[in-house]
Amino acid sequence: MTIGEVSEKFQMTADTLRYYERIGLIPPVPRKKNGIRDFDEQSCKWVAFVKCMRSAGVQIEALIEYVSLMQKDTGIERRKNILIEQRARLQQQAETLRTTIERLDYKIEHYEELLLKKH
Amino acid sequence: MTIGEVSEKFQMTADTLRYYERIGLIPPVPRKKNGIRDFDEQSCKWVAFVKCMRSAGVQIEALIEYVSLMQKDTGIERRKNILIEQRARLQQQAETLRTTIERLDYKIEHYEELLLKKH
DNA sequence: CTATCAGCTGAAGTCGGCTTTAAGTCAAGT
DNA sequence: ACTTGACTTAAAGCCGACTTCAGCTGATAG
Repeated sequence: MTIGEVSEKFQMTADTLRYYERIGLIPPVPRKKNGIRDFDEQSCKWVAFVKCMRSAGVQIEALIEYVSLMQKDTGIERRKNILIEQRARLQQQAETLRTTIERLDYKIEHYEELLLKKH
Repeated sequence: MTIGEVSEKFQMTADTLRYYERIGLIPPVPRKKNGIRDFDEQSCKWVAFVKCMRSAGVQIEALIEYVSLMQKDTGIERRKNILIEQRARLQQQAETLRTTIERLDYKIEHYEELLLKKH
């Protein structure tokens, strides 16, 4: 797949994909002889993974470390720990969201009553 | 309460509190004769509210608008809509978090198996 | 009396995460 | 031949949300 197709598929610009590869957020993408990126299954999976993680707010730094360990095919323990660490962060964030949404619910309800009475 | 006490209480710097007031993220804080901020119940509630919203990622812009409507004691309908809008954004984010955490769970499990076999 | 905390404005600095620009080259498809 | 879309690096630009600084004054506590 060309970078254009991948960018279409995942709804992100080609620039972003190149940027991700450049900073090591995804491993180097295989190329055709002419140097043009030829995303295979593997690369697409990485893109999907990174997109998912980033959308949830996982830090780029952590992902870069993870990806680099994957390439060196080393640090399984460390890799697992990175994932656990990030999961904990996301769980914390989910909890924060939960309480905030509750708070909003409460306030919205209040406005609903207010608007009913007004009439 | 002085700004120092409030900053202590909510674990945010005095600078940030002043910044919040300056940009209208919290309504003007009452002052003593000498001009020193004297946070009352009301002001503290605002701080708590904004802190909560911000920690969940509600945009400053939306909060500023909300706060300004509160002060003018107007736009109840609009106020409610702001809250509903932001709630929807947070719910979307919560959903994103949920799927990402699931994905991490899956990967972590995989590492666990791997580490077991290794031994 | 001095240290500490408070106040002010306004601007500059920082950081993360892109996004764009410059200034090209290269190759496949019509 | 021409268009399209790919490629390169390095640097600059942008945005949001703080954070800090500069350069003061003024009040309170020990």
